[in-house]
Amino acid sequence: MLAELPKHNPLFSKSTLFQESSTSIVRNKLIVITGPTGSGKSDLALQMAEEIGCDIISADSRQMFREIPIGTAAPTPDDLRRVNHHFIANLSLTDYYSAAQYEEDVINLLPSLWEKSHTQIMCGGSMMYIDAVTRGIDLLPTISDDIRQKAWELYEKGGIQQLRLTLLELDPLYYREVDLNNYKRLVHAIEICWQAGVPYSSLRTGDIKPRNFDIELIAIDMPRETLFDRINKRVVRMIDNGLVEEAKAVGHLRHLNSLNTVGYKELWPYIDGEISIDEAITKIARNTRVYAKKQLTWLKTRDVTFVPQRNM
RNA sequence: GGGCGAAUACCAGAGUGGCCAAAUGGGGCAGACUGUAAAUCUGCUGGUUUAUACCUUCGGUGGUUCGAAUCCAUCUUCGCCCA
Repeated sequence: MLAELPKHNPLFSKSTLFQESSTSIVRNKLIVITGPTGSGKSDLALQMAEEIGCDIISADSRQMFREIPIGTAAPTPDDLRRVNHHFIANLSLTDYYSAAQYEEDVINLLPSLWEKSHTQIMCGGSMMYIDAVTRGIDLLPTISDDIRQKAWELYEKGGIQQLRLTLLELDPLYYREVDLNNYKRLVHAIEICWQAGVPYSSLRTGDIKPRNFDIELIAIDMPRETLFDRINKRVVRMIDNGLVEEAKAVGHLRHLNSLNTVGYKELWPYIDGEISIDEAITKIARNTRVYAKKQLTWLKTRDVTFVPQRNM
């Protein structure tokens, strides 16, 4: 279903796809533009969205936070004027959000977008968010604040060993599968067991949810060398654009997970006078490259079509 | 010219006779991933397609020793100190 890209994809021509598909019973389609950070997803999405006449559904877990547009390379006000975006600057750093919430929000949003165009574009590099929409996430209970806190305290007081013991008791099945060194997974599993009153493993299906629309994943093909070069340059540009000031403005929230983000976490030591700006820049660039690599790894097991980079 | 100190794998840096292919950290590479995911976690990182195995490594050379990254001599380079 991904093979015949060249002819009908607006990526390659101002095609007639839109007219064709709006005539009658054609299925709706979600084109997901993904790939590593810095590969030019956003530009491609803007062009395609303008050609198609659709919105852009952002799938970026950090561009959602309105306080940090520079470091997350969020769409500019100009971009936002060109095409209507969703899930950009819609949250505050202090808000709670999740991939499951994203799944729900997107699925609820889509019907109104289909009315405007039978092809919609999703664009972003948060792979888990993309999976949430394209494959679905198991229905799990929402964790209450006090259970969340209780689980966290379990870890803080008893360490990972305590988490292991607790999980072994609550869900021996999942205990055998999880990465016992990954405290986040352990905490989460325990939370769910407590909240649901049943073992987490009994709720895990791993099923891929059927969607009533077609999905096509595309990513921009780019030699890693080129990608890394773009990333390195982008970091410098971000600094020039005021990333340090942006970070300083939210520095008091640095303990939040939303700020456990490449581009900010490396800046705290600089802001605190512990390292030079050059060191910070080097680290940001490096961690961005590592992030890009992780995205590429994730994509290896997904059905993605790599398309050549478009000339801008 | 004289005195002292240092030279270890991609980098930094432990190791001062056998348990050393050599700690640890960084970097690099690879991977996992279903509710904060730009998060969190894992493996590999001298060579031999596998290895509880073999080979080649700890500035160079030559020694001592059953055995040396570790001891001795000497050379080279770097650093500091006295001239």
